[in-house]
Amino acid sequence: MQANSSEKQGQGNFIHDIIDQDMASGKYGGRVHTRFPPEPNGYLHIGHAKSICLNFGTALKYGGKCNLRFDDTNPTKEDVEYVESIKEDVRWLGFDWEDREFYASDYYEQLYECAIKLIEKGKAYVCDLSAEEIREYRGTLTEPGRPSPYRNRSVEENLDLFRRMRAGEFPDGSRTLRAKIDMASPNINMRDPVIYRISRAHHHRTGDKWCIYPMYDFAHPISDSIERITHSICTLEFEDHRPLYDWFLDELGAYHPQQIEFARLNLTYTVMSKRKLLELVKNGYVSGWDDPRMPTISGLRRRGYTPEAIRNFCERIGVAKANSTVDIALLEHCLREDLNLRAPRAMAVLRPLKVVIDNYPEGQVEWFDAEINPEKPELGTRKIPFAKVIYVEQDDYSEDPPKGWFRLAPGKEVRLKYAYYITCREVVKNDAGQVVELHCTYDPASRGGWTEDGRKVRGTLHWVSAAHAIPAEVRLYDKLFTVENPDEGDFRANLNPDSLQILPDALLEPGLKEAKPGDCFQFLRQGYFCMDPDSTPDRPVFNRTVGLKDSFKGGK
RNA sequence: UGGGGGAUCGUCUAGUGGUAGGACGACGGGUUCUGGCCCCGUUAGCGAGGGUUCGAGUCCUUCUCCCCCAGCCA
Repeated sequence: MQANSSEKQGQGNFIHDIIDQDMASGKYGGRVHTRFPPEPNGYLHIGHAKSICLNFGTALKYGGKCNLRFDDTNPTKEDVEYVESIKEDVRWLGFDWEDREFYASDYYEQLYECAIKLIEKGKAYVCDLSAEEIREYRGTLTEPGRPSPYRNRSVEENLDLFRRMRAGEFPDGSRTLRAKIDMASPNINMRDPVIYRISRAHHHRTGDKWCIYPMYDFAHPISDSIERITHSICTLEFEDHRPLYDWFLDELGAYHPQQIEFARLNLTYTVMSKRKLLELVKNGYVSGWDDPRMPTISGLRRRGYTPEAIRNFCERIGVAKANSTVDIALLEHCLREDLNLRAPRAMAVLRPLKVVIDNYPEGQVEWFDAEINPEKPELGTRKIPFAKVIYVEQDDYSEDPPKGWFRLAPGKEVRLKYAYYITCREVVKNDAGQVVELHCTYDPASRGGWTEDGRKVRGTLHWVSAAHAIPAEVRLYDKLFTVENPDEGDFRANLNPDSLQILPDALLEPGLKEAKPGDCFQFLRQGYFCMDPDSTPDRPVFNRTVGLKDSFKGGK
């Protein structure tokens, strides 16, 4: 499966406007080449999906290319585990980087040469200041910085020192290579930024070959340039790094892509920072990066989201420069829209209530036809067994029903989907006064679920045959946080204690025996569910992906 | 209080001097063997004040509010 440009195009956005102009002016010879540049230091989340869809989607739209490039310049935080998960997630989302899987670490030698060139031009110097001293010299937002005492070393000395930094002659953190720009710049990023640091960290790809590593601000523009990127799309916080991006490329006289910034995605009831997501995992608030409550791509996948739903969501939210927080209801809408068309229907009773149909012949079993998906009649039907003892949903019976109640209640007649009309005749309670069993009668003339007398039966219930049902565990998920913006204050205090509810005694229609982990279904009148990898042959586990919309406003 | 950005229905987003539109949400109705889907309708917005213009969300101006930046993180 591959995302393609025929997918419903939303309205344009300001980035495409810029590209249109560039195409018209021939700025890059009619070429569009983007890149998705994750740092392999965590799992991808829905916010990254926005960037992935933007970068790959833009390339697709203009018949260009999009590279996958790992921005791996900080070995202390990165790991192959993350590289693998990122590749899996991008692929799953439906995008193909073909043979263009790149790493900033592939360019370490070239980056080093660029640094040498800068030094030779007198535009970079080796600085012996400590981290704390550099901070002091940098000044503040309102006060200019002061030049480092090492700022005017000779080119020869800088060359010598930098080569010896690479050779490992100096301890970690003892020296840095800094760009020589302007310590009085109102833009703090231009106050002689560090471009190389000494760190004897083991790199997941280059091993121990290097003990100096380039900084993002230096590696990124050069990596973009090497890959002949045309439009380097990144998030808003890099806006005031752009002068630096441009400075490096100009000083190096290198091919010069243009950086364009857009607003990252925020979602209501969700935290999106890697740090917070990591904390949820590390502290056991969730079961892992792929916990179905997580906004990670792997979590959404396990929850039962589809790539199509996510892509469509990313298309609909648009791309702009204003900070915004998208209502999670829009994501859920896109999900239901997709699942409604693709999910086979099934009947499952989550909280079973036993029903005995007194006038139905003992031992008789009838197999009824049920639609696989009413949205796609061409898919045909499946068979479901009906018998004297069935289970219905506890919520579908009320002893004292509110106004407008269509479901079961004493003396009320309802339709069992695809089967018969039944009327509630008798209620059995336990010592605690709880309803444990219903006795009903059925109307043989309603076979298949309707009668010729035009009788109006508003309520239609899902059900399973007691003798044929498959026991299962169902996991109901709710929002992970109780407030729209969990980032206000301590996000851990906003965790929803009821975000996971386990239903151990659910019963499924027998056809679900064939289901495999990852398969998704619509459980009639309940929602969309997908089989979890925790399932075993004798105990299937289903995750509720998202509930159905419910417009019943039962009130007394 | 330096610099860089940003403000359009509740939310997201179009609009590039000529009737402020769409989507989600909410509300109401139709349809229905899923209180789903689908269909119809209602709701509701240009941050504020000046100015230019026949005409301003759009141009000018003053102001207000919000976000980002002082990692040897990205």
